[in-house]
Amino acid sequence: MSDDTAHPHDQEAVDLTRNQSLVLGVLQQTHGPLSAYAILDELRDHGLRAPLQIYRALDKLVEYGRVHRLESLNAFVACSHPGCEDHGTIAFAICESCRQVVEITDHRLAGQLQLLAGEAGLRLNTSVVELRGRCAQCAAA
Amino acid sequence: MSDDTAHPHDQEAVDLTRNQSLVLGVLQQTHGPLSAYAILDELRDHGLRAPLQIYRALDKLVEYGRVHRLESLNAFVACSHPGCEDHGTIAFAICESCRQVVEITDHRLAGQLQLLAGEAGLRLNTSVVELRGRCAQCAAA
DNA sequence: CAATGTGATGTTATAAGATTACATCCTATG
DNA sequence: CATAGGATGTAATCTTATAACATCACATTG
Ligand SMILES: [Zn+2]
Ligand SMILES: [Zn+2]
Ligand SMILES: [Zn+2]
Ligand SMILES: [Zn+2]
Repeated sequence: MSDDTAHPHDQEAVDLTRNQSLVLGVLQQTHGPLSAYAILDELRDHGLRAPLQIYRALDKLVEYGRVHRLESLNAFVACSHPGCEDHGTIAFAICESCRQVVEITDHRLAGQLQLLAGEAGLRLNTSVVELRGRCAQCAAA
Repeated sequence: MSDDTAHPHDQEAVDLTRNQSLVLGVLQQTHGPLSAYAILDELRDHGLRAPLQIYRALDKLVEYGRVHRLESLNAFVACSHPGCEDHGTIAFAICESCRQVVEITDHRLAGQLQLLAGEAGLRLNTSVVELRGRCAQCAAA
């Protein structure tokens, strides 16, 4: 491969396409979970019109580890520590009142889940851990 | 209340309505997760026609602890240990190949999740733990 | 350059999951 | 009987996600 084509974001893991950048940008600016359709609404000005354009971008972003899907919300959030490869096991703390989301990685939890999966006869692939409750601010109010 | 109307399932915690019994019956016979619409298809012969009839029954069954919702599948399973009140924290082991589901309760996990929630500033309400992978049978095949 | 392959995109339609709104029915209980 | 609450039936609608198909951009190769 010749090196005459510049790669402006080479320090990042993967070059994103235009649509992927737009979708990630919206999620990063929002600081919270958004549904695919909510993302679409934010991007109509930029020419995106169909849900599939959003879902395709989200699929790739999730694959690259830049975005996570929250199963219990049918929504997506930007990863809190981009560039971090250590996404073996992630948990999310979700405030049901203000929708704030905190991303957690914990190696003891990872081990615990591996153990439980093994006891259940499951060869673990991925795990979904979503903690739901009220954040400190909302609990105080 | 007069006792002229027999209640054949009085030993169970809560009397179920007709629709609730039908929905629970389908889930128990299936030995696996079903979507609300799949349940509906099984119950058209019994006169149920609208999704809402299923969702209302499911809401109550989940409230009573007789059924659990699997967030990552948008589906529902009958509880593996009916009558057990100890449903503080449940995890599910889900085979992505054959859709077999194993229900797990583990007090160490419960403590771990409480701890993580606290560290994230979350007053925990409910937790979603769904382990995804391949079961022993599918891994062998 | 032409031919070709691959991945991203655009567009429409449709499937799948869930809820809102409103009318009705049943059954205590006074 | 009157009536209030819970359960039900029905239609319409909303949200979330995917299928199918045509096209475009770009790199490889002959
Ligand atoms: Zn992350
Ligand atoms: Zn909050
Ligand atoms: Zn259970
Ligand atoms: Zn299996």
